[in-house]
Amino acid sequence: MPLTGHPFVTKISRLMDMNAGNLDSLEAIMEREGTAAKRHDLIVHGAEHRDLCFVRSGYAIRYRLLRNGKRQILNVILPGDVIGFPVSFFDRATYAVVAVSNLSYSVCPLSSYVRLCYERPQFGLVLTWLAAREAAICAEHIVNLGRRTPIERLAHFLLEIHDRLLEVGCAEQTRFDLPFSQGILADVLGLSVPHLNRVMQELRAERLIVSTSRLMELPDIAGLRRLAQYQPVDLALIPAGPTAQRGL
Amino acid sequence: MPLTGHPFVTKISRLMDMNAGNLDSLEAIMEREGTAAKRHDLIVHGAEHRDLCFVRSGYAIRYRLLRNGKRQILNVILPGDVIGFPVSFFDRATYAVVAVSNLSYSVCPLSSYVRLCYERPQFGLVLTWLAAREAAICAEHIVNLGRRTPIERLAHFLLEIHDRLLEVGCAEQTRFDLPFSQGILADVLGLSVPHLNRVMQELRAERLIVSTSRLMELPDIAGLRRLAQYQPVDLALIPAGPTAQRGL
DNA sequence: CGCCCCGTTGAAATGAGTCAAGCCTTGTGG
DNA sequence: CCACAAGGCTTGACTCATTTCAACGGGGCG
Repeated sequence: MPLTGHPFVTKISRLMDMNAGNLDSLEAIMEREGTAAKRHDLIVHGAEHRDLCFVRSGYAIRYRLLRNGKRQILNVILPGDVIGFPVSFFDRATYAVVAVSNLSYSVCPLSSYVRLCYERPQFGLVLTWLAAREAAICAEHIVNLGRRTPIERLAHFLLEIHDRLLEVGCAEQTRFDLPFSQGILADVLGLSVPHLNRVMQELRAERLIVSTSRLMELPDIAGLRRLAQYQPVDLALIPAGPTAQRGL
Repeated sequence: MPLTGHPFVTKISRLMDMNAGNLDSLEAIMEREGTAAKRHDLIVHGAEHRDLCFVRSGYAIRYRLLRNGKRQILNVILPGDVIGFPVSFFDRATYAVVAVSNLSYSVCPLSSYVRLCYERPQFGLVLTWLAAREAAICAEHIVNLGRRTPIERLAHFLLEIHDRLLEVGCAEQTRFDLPFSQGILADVLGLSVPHLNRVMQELRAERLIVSTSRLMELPDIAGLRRLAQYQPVDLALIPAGPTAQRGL
């Protein structure tokens, strides 16, 4: 299956020249296409995992379960994200991943990707750049959980998802598909379900969000940003290397 | 100044063969050595930054200030860490970095490192691997802030620092230098200073830590791990590439 | 010598979690 | 096609962990 239009390609096209040669090399290492149904476990905590899964469509969550039964969601996985990062870089998975909607993805073994990096170092750099982006998102979550009030947290999270979906062409200007139950949102934001519910009502009352089952609408993005102290992240470009001159 | 014994080299030696050739190439791109006094700002929020600073010795913190005056510390920077990650990959710094002890480091421009990645792709892969490690640490912080109790948070954080220092040979088996004020610890863990103080007293009362000003001793690491549900992270090795065969 | 930072303690206020119940929707199997 | 089950959403009352505010003491540094 061709990678044209794959959200991962959309994403890295901002960072490197995805010409025919590069696209072909990437396509060549893909081992197979896969799908997973809602609620299907993609990675189980403690298992070995050595594949990179490039999500075509659908949503998933990375999470950790604690002894006392509490769950913390580390990150949500959107189209264009790589499920194996950073799990595949460890001996054993340090957390779990489960699909929250039906999901489709392309798979390649980590070792193949690494081989590709030796041949075309740009792919290694792109991965580093994506990792930097990931780190920035992660940092925002830390600020969220540590020092923002619940209502700011929720606002910030919605803006983040919206921006990430826009980046891969999976959202409209003021609305997007949000198939997360309140249980999931609560576990992302470190809140209890009842409290999250009340906080959502506050946002609705302030006319900052309009939500109907799976559809989330943001009629006042500027207001939300002010509330959440949200600042969009702008990845810098990868400095040009010899590859560019060699025309690879 | 030679890089021999540099904690960053110690760290990446687990991941790649730091033979004379690789060591020399790395040394060649270093632009200068630097030092910073305690309390010196290394990166200011919103400024441009395009350098990688490889910390030789000393401690620093990455943090974010909110409108209401609250501060969240995103991560602490220890010997062997790279100050420019991920800040240098963005147009403008999304957070600030300040030294909390006297600090010494080696500097190279990001563009030089990228050039090195084109010549020797292993350096790019190492950066990706380190980013994966960073992401895992970040994920733990999220679990900490979102779902662990204050005493578990503190225990987890101390174990993390201890392990990270051990990795670069900067800690003893059961003790290490911890030059963080309670104000800093509180802002790492998302707590208020008075509460952090009481939580520390709890840990002391349980005989899980012994601390005198800057020295932190962990007499019962197994107990601490049990309390914090701490699991050490094991980075997998980078799959071998053609470079190995070419003997670079 | 005095100042400032840091650690410590106490008391009061409050935000958020827990528990519990009811309702609505969705999906499923008879 | 209907009935039931299960999951998700919403609400209320209660509890308590944590923050806030305030004050004091010690110690290092200028």
